[in-house]
Amino acid sequence: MMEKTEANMIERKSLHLELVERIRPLIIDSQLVPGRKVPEKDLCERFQVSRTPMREALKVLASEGLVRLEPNRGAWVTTVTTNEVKEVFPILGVLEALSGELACKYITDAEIREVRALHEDMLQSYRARDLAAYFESNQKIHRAILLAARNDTLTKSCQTLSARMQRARYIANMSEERWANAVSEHEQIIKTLEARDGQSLSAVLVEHMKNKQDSVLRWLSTTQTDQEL
Amino acid sequence: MMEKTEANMIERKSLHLELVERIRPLIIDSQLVPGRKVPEKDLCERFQVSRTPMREALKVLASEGLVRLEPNRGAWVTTVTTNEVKEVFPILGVLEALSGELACKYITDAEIREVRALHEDMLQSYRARDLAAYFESNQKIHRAILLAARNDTLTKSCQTLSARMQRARYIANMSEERWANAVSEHEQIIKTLEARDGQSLSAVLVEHMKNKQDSVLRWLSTTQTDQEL
DNA sequence: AGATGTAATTTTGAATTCATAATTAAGTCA
DNA sequence: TGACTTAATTATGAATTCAAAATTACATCT
Repeated sequence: MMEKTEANMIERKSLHLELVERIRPLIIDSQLVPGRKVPEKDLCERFQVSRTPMREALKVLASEGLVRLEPNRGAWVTTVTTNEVKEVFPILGVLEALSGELACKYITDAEIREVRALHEDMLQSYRARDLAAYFESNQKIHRAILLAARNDTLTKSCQTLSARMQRARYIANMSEERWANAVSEHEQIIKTLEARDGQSLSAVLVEHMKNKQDSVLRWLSTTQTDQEL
Repeated sequence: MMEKTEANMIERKSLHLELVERIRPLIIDSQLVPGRKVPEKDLCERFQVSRTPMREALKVLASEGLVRLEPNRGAWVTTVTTNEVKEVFPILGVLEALSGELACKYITDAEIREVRALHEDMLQSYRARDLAAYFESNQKIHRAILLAARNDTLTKSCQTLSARMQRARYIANMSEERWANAVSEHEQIIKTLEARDGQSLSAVLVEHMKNKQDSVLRWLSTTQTDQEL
């Protein structure tokens, strides 16, 4: 019997979208180096596609802010600048606040338990000082809350903006103090979520984001002198 | 003497971006009809370009949610569905709230006077029952506040989401009562802005957006039975 | 007529080609 | 040596081409 649910629909992707989804993570974890040229030819060879769909993909990535197109000079991987950080984090703050508010309304008890489990995983990683694992659980928690908000547009907006801030190197530079604080903020997040206290969760998420911004800005100031964009 | 300010920089646009910016308004004011196929060939002839840059442009417009690409079946102008309205307006609410907050911080006295002037224009149009002119002033006010927030990313995010909600027909269907209320909300907006009361402005903008959502939903329910995304 | 199958046509997706712009390399002269 | 030209090379942008898919038109059969 043929069901008509979305889950059963045959999903066919266009080549350019496939490329967008393959190249985006390369940018997010800095395999494509910020500030450097996007090696169009190499990528075409790597993925065995012609330049047409690759260039279409780059145009989409440009509209997401992950690459910058310079007319007649090609595509460049964008860098994270202090200015951009100051612009994007406050936006992410209010968007996550909204997601928290909505999540408290719509999240199921089962989902809350899942988030709690992710939280415990995260604590585990924190105690083991396993930054990569910590970061992954962290991401999953934020994503779970976002999904619980039942708003695909919100999910997409957050993820697009997050991607720009999420160049991998950052996490490797979180101070021990900031890390401890982040964990305690997450305690608040899980508590207010379990209490379904949307107001408080919003407030915690905004504060959490503000601290994250400061942490990133601190790191940026110690490493590089903004080069471009 | 050659200055290096951004204002003086020669702006060269790629063809696909030019097309994005030309086609976007066609979608926003429904010259390209929601739910119908994007006439790729016609548009190519109209703008005298080949299919390559046109198709690049459509990919970008798809990532903005203005068209939907169906593999092997081409591009379709998206329709505004109740589900989408319920998703997007709350996001716009918090984003505009943020813009109000920031605007109160950064707006200059001269800019406030400009917004006041736009507000007076808008009242003028309201009294004359000139919906088109009213709508234009209205847009300009929201845009002025957004610009005063000094956050390009925020501006872009708002405009992208607004575009999806702004199919022209809507405005033609605002009730007299809703219109009156919208005007009085705008009185509050200009007052709180002049007082630089970020908190209050935020609140008013959220409320304003909520009412706008209801108005659009009411209109949607009277006209069409949702066909498709 | 209505359903089903097949051929012709059109549209789409993506590779290829080609003109132009940018970059690099080589040459010239102070 | 180093600044400035000019030529060769490469990369980019966009038109064109071509294969595959979808749509339409037509024919056949019940």
